[in-house]
This record gives sequence, structure tokens and C-alpha cells, in this order.
Amino acid sequence: MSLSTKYNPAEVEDKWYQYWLDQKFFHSEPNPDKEPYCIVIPPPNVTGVLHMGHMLNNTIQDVLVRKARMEGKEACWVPGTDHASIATEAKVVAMLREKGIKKSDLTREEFLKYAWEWKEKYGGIILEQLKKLGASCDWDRTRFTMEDDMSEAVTDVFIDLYKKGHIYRGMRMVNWDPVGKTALSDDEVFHKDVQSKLYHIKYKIEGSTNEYLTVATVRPETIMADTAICIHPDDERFTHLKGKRAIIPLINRSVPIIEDEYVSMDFGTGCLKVTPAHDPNDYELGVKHKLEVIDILNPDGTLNDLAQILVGEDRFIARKKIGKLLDEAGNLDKIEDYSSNVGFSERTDAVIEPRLSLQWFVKMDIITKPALENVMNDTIQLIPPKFKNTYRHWMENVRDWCISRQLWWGQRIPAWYDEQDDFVVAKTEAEALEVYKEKYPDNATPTLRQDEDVVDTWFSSWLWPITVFDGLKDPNNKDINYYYPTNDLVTAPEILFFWVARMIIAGYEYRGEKPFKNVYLTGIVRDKQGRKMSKSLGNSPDPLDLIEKYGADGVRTGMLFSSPAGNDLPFDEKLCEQGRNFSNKIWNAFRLLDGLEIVDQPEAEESKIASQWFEARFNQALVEINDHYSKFRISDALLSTYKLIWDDYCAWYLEMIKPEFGKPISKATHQQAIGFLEKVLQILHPFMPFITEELYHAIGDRKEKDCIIVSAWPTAQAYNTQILDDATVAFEIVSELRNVRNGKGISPKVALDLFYKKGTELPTSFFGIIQKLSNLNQISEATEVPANAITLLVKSCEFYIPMENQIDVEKERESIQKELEYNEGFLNSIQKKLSNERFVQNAPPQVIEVERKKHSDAEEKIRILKETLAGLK
RNA sequence: GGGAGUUUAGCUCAGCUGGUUCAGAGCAUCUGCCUUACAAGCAGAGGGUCGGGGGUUCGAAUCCCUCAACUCCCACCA
Repeated sequence: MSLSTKYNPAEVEDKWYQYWLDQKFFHSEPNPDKEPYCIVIPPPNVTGVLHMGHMLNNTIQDVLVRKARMEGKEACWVPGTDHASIATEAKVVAMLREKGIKKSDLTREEFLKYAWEWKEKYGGIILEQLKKLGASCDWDRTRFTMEDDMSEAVTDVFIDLYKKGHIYRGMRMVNWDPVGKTALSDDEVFHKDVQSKLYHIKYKIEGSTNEYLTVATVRPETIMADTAICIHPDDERFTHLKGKRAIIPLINRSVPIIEDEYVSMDFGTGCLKVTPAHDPNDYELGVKHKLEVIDILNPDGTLNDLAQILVGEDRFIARKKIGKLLDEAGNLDKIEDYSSNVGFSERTDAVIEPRLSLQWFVKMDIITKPALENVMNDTIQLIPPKFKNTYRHWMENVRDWCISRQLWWGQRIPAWYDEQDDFVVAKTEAEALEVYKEKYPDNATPTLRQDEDVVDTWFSSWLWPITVFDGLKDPNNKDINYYYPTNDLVTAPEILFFWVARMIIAGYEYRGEKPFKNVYLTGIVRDKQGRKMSKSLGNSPDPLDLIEKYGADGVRTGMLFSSPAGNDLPFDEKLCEQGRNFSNKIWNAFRLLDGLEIVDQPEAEESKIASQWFEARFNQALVEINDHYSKFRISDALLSTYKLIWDDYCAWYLEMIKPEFGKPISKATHQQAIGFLEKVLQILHPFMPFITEELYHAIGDRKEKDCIIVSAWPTAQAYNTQILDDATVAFEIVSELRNVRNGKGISPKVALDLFYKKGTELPTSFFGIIQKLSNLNQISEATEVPANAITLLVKSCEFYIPMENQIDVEKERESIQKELEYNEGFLNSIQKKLSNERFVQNAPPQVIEVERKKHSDAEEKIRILKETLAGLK
């Protein structure tokens, strides 16, 4: 069998994924004999398509899960999707629109039928895509946030929180999306700077004939909703107006002039029109000064009857028209250009209208307490910890959470209204009726209607770590008892508050326990220009294309080469290329071993030393890699693994044991080499699951269940440090010799002789290896300095390489002179340091000792260099 | 406006409580090699006054002050 020099991932990836599935390696059940390790996936939107952010995120999760599985833990990665009410509803509405169906023509039931159909057809594509990445999720446990059980949990929690007084219904100024006709949470609004006009409008003072007060506003269409004019109490310009009233132009309604320090004297005209129904700050002022609230807008953003004029006009058209009307009436002082920050709906892009409405809220004051505390005291660890500050800031300033959404796709609010608009919070209509019996004692059955709204999506996903194990329905079941609290959560910092904080809140509220121990916050994947990769910008490569091109293993490592926790990842396809090249490197290492003729002959001495060295080196690296993992330094763990395999195993070890061309290898050596390969493949497996599984089987005769994915993570053994030190010296000598060849243009094929100065201590055990790697005839002690030789210095040891052709004495002299000068300068600086009394007095003895050593070493080196220079003829 | 963070080689990042390496890695670059596992490779080399300025110290990329640039989060003045 002759293998291609290039590894072909397409041939093996699907095969092994299916094999793992068939063997149920991803499936987990509570096992009291094993320590649990659990990750719940941040459920992607059902409407979602895999993007680079998911790739990064899920690769990290898979690395953690695979490592835990190999460590013998009962590893369970729970997958699933989120119903994402707004996003999904928007998609379904768009789909219907294409078919010529308007949502408004459908009943709720009809719409939901379409929505479910859509979900069944397109939902969860993303989970299939994750399989291509190699994600080792327990697919038997796949959940969806709008399954019956999950929805029931949402309802139960709503009712429970209501009973505990943590949910209330109240008037609140909310972000109203007039296009989507829904209230949005603050998080769903984005702000943009918009060029607009500042209208200076003159309000006549009541009782005067020609005295006016000017107010500046960007929203002249709301003057009909004004219920006061506000001035600063210390503003001397307006002292005479205190206690008076002003007349709203056009509609001639009289409003009081009030005083409040909220108004800034130096902004605009110093007078503020107060419109409690249409501005959050004005609303606050209104509450404070007990002002009337006049709402002049319809839900769709048109003016209603209360506006008295321009009824039925859209708010923006009304704005233009009212400007004209005011001008005609002589109430328009001037119009200025003005740039202001305007809120937009994240979903429909409509300008947000602050609107007063009855909404459901979660009171955040009490229930956030344990969530703040346990992050601050590191019971739950944020990685990197710098997010603690941000987290605290948010938790200390958190506002009540508006959880009602005027949508259909989602869990409906379990509140039941009678004809008087009284409501009862209950699980079912029947239960609600029971409660109403008290109000209607005469056996009269009231007609009830359920609240039309659904709850915010986060109100279901905040329960995710509990509900995936049915921990609300059955708080003592064996799954939740075993897997909860889960271990690590891997997610984007953008949703630290929307989701992570709320899961922590829910965890303490419903389990009295944190939902996870560590929160690993990934960075944002950006393009080369530093822009966030997003669908709308079209700057994100299709992950599946990348996988096809570089292999899942290549893409996975590509994503991880440079992404420390919390740092953004400026993505470059070159990273995947590096990953692919790495697969290829390993593939070829295997090809080398695979192609050798094996004979039962005694092992070469160099090979024995080589194996001893690699054994030590492997263990040293393993300790380092384990340490990286324990600190969630995933990129570092990968890089250490990469170097162990590429540099130590391939570049050094394999070169050491490789037989001469055409010659066979000793069976014992080959077995060692294969054994080491197996070990490094295991270490690599979390990062590159596919190629490692392929090669694991290629290098051994495996039974059905004997797979690398479930093999035991190697245990770090105590290692021989002496051999590592010796190797370092040996490698340096080899490197210097290569340097000489490079500089003198001597082919590696020309064998050289190497002499060392009499009496030097050298790692003689490595001489064979040095000879082999550097193509040397001999390494011998020099009885005298050979003539016509190049002198080398390695760690203050002198070496001579006799040259066949006359060496260029001048050039040699020059280079030695240069080194001499460098060393003399170095010596000088140390001497200065050591002659500084204060240094000698204050520095710790070890530091001084080190400086002394440096000093004597440098002196020795200078002496040798001088000698060599003198010897050059 | 409030808060947090970042600034170390061309790029992406390590450098823990100041002191063994007059600053490290990967990638990229340059030079030489189609050397019998791998040119998706091999061997070697160059490259940074650690954002600017000041201070503390015998000694600072590391601590303090200050300035500057960038990033993120929160709030949003009519």
C-alpha cells in the first residue's frame, strides 16, 4: 500500500464520526463510579446557521469535553436549540410574506402552526453542522427550549416568582417597536447617531399678551402630549415665570411651569417641554411632579384622537407637518441642525418609541444578590477574571427586567383576565377559574382570556442548565443530581448579562446552587479589518467550506492557535492552513514509520538514548500541557502540543532513530516510536479528533471499542532531567554545526570531523546522536588545536572542525573579534553592577551569586576567544 | 457622561507577586536546500530603545503618576 504524501481529511472524518455515534461514545449516563463532567451548550437559535463564532465556541467546548472524557470522567455535553422568539417569528413572518400571507390575517393558532412547520423543516440545521466540526455532543439528550416540558417549566417559574412577589405587572416606559408592534428589552435596542433638527418652539405665557418662552425639541409632534414646561430652579432668566403656566401652541392647552434640577441651564434654551407619555426622562419627571400623562400615539406610531390634530398621521410625517403649522402660527422660532442618538429596533430597524404600557417585570433587587456575591467570591469563576468588574457593575445597577413580549412564538404568559381586566396568575384556565370562584360566588362563570403576550426568550434560557435535566419538574431526578452544577460554560461575553448572569440567578433561586463552576468567555471573531464577522456584513467565510478545504481538524486548530480567553480572534484563513499543514506533518510522520522494514535486531545505541530522551521530554511537556488546561489556556495547550509533536517528535526524535536509507529499523526501536506516537496522538486528540483516531487505528490492531476518543489520557511520570539537559547541549552543538555548514556552504552530504578541547566535560552519551544528525566521521578529544580548523564555542566548550580547504583566516578573525567585543561589553556591564555597593548590599544573595557566575563565565569565554585569536595563523 | 480593558518583533500573543535569558513563542519575512516521511517540507538568519513622558528603586516590560491612541460595556440631555 502506498500512501499519499498528503493527508486527506474528507476520506476519514465522516467515517469516524459515524463510528463514534454507533459506539455511543458521546452518550453519557450518571455513573456513581465516575466523576461527572458536564457542559451545556449555549443553545443556538433554531433559525441559526453555523458561523465562525459558533465554530470557536464549540471547538473549545469539544476540546474540554474530549479531554475530560479521556481523563476518565463521565463526560456529558448537552446540545440543543433555543426557540429565539423574536428572531424566529421574524423569519416566519418573512417567509409568509413571500407566500403572500400577512401575519395580521392569521389567527394565533394558524400562525403557530406555520411556525412549528418551519421549525421542523429548518430548525436545527445548525446541530447537523456541528457534527461536521466533530462536536461530541450527547445527541440523545438534545433539547429545545419550547418543548412541552421546557415550556411547562417556564410557566411554573413564572407562577412561582409571581407568588414570591418577584414578578409584577406595571406601567413602565418600554422600548416600543412600532413596526414589530412589540415591546423590546433595552438589550434589543441599538443606538445610532442620526442627523435631525432641533425645533425651537415658542409657548405663550398664560395671562400675558406677548410674552413667550422657547423650548427646544427634536420631537415637535409630541407637543400635544406635553403636560408641563420645566425650568431649573436657579435659572435667573426665568425667575419671573415661576408658578405661572404656558399655553401649548396649536391646541391651546395650558400646562404648568415646573422647576427641577434635572434641566441643564446651558443646554438648548434652558426650558424643557415635559412629555411623560413619550420620553423616559419626562416620565420620571412626571411621576415626581405628579403630572398628567397624555399618550397621543397608536401602537403603530400614528397619532391618535388625543393629539387633537393630525390624527392618523405617522409620527414622522406629523413631525414635518407640525413644523409647518407652528411656523404658520408664528410659534416657530428657528430650526437648527442637530445630531442626536436615536434608538433602533435590532430586529425591524424601526425607530424605537418610548411608550407607556402594562408589562410584566421581574424584580431584580433581591434575586440578584447571590448571583453577584458568588461571582465576586469566585465560587463561580469568570475566565478571564477581568470580566468580574464588568459583571459587578451591571449587577449593582441592574434594572427590573421587562419579560413580556408582544409576540406569538414563545411561552405565553400564564395570566388570565376577566371582563373587568382583573387578572389571576395560574397554570391553566381551569385553575384560574378556581380562583375566580371567590370573586364570583354566585356560580357565575366569568369568561376569561389569557394574556396575549409571550415571555422574553431569556426567560426560558435562563433555566437551561436546570431544564435540560428536567430539574424543575423533578428536582431530585438522578440526572440533575449527578450533572448539576455543571462544570464549564463556554460563551460569548456579549451575553454575559442577558444569559450568564440570569442563569446564575435562576440557579440559586431554583437549585440553591450555582449552575456551573467556570465561565469561559470567548472573544469575538473578527475579519482582517477588525470588523466583527457577521451575516449582514457578509465578511464571514462559510465554516463548512473551510472544513471541506482544510479538514475539521485543520479548522479547529486554526481557530485555537491564537485565541486566549476573552481576546478577540482576528480570523485569517492562514490559521486554518497552518492547522492543515500540521495534520499533514503528523500524517507523514506516520508514513515514515509505516514504510520502514522492521527486523528483529538489537537496538542501536543512539536509538536507546533517543527514546530515553523523548520519554523525558514527553513527560515534561505533558506536565506543562496539563497546567495550561487547568488554567483554561487552551491556545497555549495547543501550541505546546504542536511543538512537542513537530519539533521534538518529528524534527528531533524521528531523525535520531531513522535508519539509513534502505536499511531496516530494529523492532524494539520501532515499537518505541509507535508507542510514543500513540501517546502524542492522545494528547492531540481533543484538538484534532479525526486524524488522531485514524492514525490510532492505523498504528495498532484495535478491538471494536478500542478508540482514541475513549483512551486514557496519559499520566505524567517523573522524568530524568539530566538527559534533558544533556540533550540541550547536544542540540546546540548540532545547531552550531549546521550553522557552520550553512555559512561555509558545506553540503550535509560531506562528512566532517569534530574535535573538542582536552578535558572538557560533555554529554558523551549523545555523541552517537550528534554524529548521526550532523554527519560526522568522529567526535574526538583534541590532543592539540588542529591546524586550519574552525573554532566553535558551545556553552564555554571549545570545538574544532578541521577544514579540507584553506579557511579564510581573515574572516574567522573578524567573526571571533566581534564575539570577543560583545562578551567584553557584557563583562563590563556585570562588573559595573558588582562594583555598585548598593547593589551588593541590597540585592538578595542568589541574585548576586548569579551575577558572579555570569562574570566568571564571561571571563572564561573571553580567555578562550583570545587564545583562539592568537592561535589563528 | 459613567465604568472596565488594551497598548511588548510585520501579524497574533506569552512574559506570575520588580532580579538567573543586556526581552520570548507561533505565524510572516529573508538566505540556502526538490537531503531517500513531509516543498502543506528541511536547515539557518534577521527583526523590538516593551505607546509617550515623569517618578520610586542598587535594579522596572513588570510598581506609582501623567499624557495619548484604540476596544468593550452601561447610560443617554430636550
